[in-house]
Amino acid sequence: MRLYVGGLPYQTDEQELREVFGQIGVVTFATVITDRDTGRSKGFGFVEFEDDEQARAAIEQLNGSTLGTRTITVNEARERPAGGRGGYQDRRSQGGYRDRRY
DNA sequence: AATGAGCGA
Repeated sequence: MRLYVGGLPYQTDEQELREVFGQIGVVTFATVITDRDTGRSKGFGFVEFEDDEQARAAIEQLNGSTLGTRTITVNEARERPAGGRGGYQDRRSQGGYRDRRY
């Protein structure tokens, strides 16, 4: 289950995400979104847990917590829209996203 | 160098 992690300090990197979320469960994937041109962090990222309940536990425990100076936001990541230039991770059935629109 | 809600090259 992927988690959206927002409100990160601009200095935070995926390594730190792994540390923090790794305290809750097994992190199978973590990334901090950086601006492709400037390389600066956009202040948010994604984390995936090997187990859904760990992810939920992470949401409860880490959402609203503070990382450094900022208060971070943690909740279930949205599904990336299919189609488009391809090159995305496989969108597996995560149930409940069928008609999500935004 | 700086920015501050956001859902990703």
